[in-house]
Amino acid sequence: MSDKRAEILETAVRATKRDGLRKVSFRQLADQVGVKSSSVHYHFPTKADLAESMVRDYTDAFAARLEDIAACESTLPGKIDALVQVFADVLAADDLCLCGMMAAELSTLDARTGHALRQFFRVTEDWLTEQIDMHRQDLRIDLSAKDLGKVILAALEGAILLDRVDRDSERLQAFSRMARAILD
Amino acid sequence: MSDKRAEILETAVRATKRDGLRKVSFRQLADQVGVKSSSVHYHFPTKADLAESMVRDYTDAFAARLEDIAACESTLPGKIDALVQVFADVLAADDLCLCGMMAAELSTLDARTGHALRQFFRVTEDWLTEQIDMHRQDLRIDLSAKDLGKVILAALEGAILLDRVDRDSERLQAFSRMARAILD
DNA sequence: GTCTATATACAGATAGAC
DNA sequence: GTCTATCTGTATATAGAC
Repeated sequence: MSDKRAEILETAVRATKRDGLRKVSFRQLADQVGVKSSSVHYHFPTKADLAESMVRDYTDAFAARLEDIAACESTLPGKIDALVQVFADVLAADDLCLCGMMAAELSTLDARTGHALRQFFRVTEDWLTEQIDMHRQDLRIDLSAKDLGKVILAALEGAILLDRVDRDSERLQAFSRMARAILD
Repeated sequence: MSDKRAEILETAVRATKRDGLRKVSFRQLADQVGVKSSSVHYHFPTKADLAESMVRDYTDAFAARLEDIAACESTLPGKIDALVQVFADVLAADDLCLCGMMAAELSTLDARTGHALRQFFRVTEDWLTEQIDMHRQDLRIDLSAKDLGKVILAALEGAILLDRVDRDSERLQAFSRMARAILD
């Protein structure tokens, strides 16, 4: 992968996390990386190509971060706290999770990007389910690891979405306290 | 308020719940209600005017529905279930909550619409806090009513966002089971 | 790989007739 | 209140030179 291609991809992800894919244009990307829009089309023929590459790239990077967390943190509350911190960092930059943002834009996405999006959520939920199952005995609530994993990701995506409107992190913090009340 | 104005508003809300405000155009709205785009501009001079009216209208209707639920359901699990059903109905139509959708589009909203958006979330969270406080003794978890209200709304907004991508309601259902496990 | 130039479509918004 | 007509800006995408 050429340097320019990677630079365009990185720029597109950053812009989409803040403004959404619909507001990101080939012209704007071209200006930001210092080329013409036709050169962006050389690397990503259509916007659908760009969108799919963004989601796949983001998913790989996110999965790597999840593995880091699993390796560094030994307790379930520690792992959840670390995940909350990932979302808190995105929120502090006034951004959303790329895939949460694109989920809102679902009706304008092509089938391949939609599939890549589903994969992101599946991978993240599978990681959560695995971590929860590993610490089953610590749960203070009668709920399957799968259900709990789904609710945790939904709550985090919703919390960052709503918190950004308030330019605060009250909901992420409330989630953090709830997690501590349930897990430990 | 004239009939046409109300019809435009209703049409705009329906389209925005599915596609987002950015994809909704004055031309498209005009076609759908059978007038020309300049006539839509007569009722809503700018897109910001339209957006703010949509959020206020939606908030009023939603608040009325919350009051209905409070009046009809006597138990906290019953109230939460009824709220989940509201979101499930929106999801079944392949839509999102209007304000969840517009929260994703925050960076393209004017200040007044942003304020109206904050009001929607505040009103809904306040209702939840009130209902939870009313049934404090039923809680199986050590968490403030305010925190729990915030997490519940975040989880519902996130669940509908992610579930729509999968054309399923797995996360809303998982939330429902979690609520039952916590609330009794 | 990047450029100039362009085709085509659609966006928000407004002037002025009726 | 609604219309016709139009201004201005921007979008995705492509052809063909270098």
